Amino acid sequence: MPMNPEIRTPAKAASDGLPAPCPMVSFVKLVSGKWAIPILYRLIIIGGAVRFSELQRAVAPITQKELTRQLRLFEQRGLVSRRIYAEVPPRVEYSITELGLSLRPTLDSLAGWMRENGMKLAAQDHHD
Amino acid sequence: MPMNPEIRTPAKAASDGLPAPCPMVSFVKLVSGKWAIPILYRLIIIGGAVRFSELQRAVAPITQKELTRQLRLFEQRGLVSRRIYAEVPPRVEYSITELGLSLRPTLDSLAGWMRENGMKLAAQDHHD
DNA sequence: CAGAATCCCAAATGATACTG
DNA sequence: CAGTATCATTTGGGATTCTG
Repeated sequence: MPMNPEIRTPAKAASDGLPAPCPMVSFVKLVSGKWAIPILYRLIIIGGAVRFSELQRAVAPITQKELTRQLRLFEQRGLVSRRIYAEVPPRVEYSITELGLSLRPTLDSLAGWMRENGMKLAAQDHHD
Repeated sequence: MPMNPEIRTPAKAASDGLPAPCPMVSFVKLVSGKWAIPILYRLIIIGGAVRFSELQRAVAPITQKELTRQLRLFEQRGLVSRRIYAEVPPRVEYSITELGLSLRPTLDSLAGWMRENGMKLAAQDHHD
């Protein structure tokens, strides 16, 4: 039998030194944030390289700051790669990495649950 | 081939009236929040009814306010049920619903990706 | 063009005290 | 026990301006 996916709360994990957070929590942290999924998924769909401004239009109306910040985070985590061309005007292209691409089935599975069960969820959101 | 899971940015979705957000975004919103997964998953593991204070100890160090708020949200969405006993001292028990339970495979899948690929992720978090 | 730097506001969360 | 109420702090994110 599959071992129990031990849950680890952000709690200090008192006795041992390491935080060793719950994988699910880590995952959610990875893809939370208002624009994380839209950016990531757009890059996954595109597959190849996209320029910064193209991407910004694609996931509009994101601000430049947020797009930059989120791309940097993904880059740090190895989900997205960044290619700078020494040209003028400057040109920077982003693309999904293999690691990033490996997220697709999982993301599709999330979406799958939502499509199957989303309508059963009451009080979705009352954003205004 | 499977049809493309159309992405819907929070953008106005100009032409049609409805927001019809991307399912993945909806999903993430559902389980984001610092304590959402710890609470939900603990309830899933327990399976049966738990008292408020037990649950609080289980997902410590959550504050009372946060636990209450998150439980209310889950209850509104039909993922968790709340049972009040007219006793003194008061007793309230929470348990996962069938709908909530149906999340388990998906959550396990998230955790699965994380376990398989988590170590490949650089710069996890530098929370301090 | 692709950003960095600032300023600002709203939402999320924590701490603490109080109550039926 | 199981909350509610209030206050304070932190974080997320948008708007705007500046620059190589």
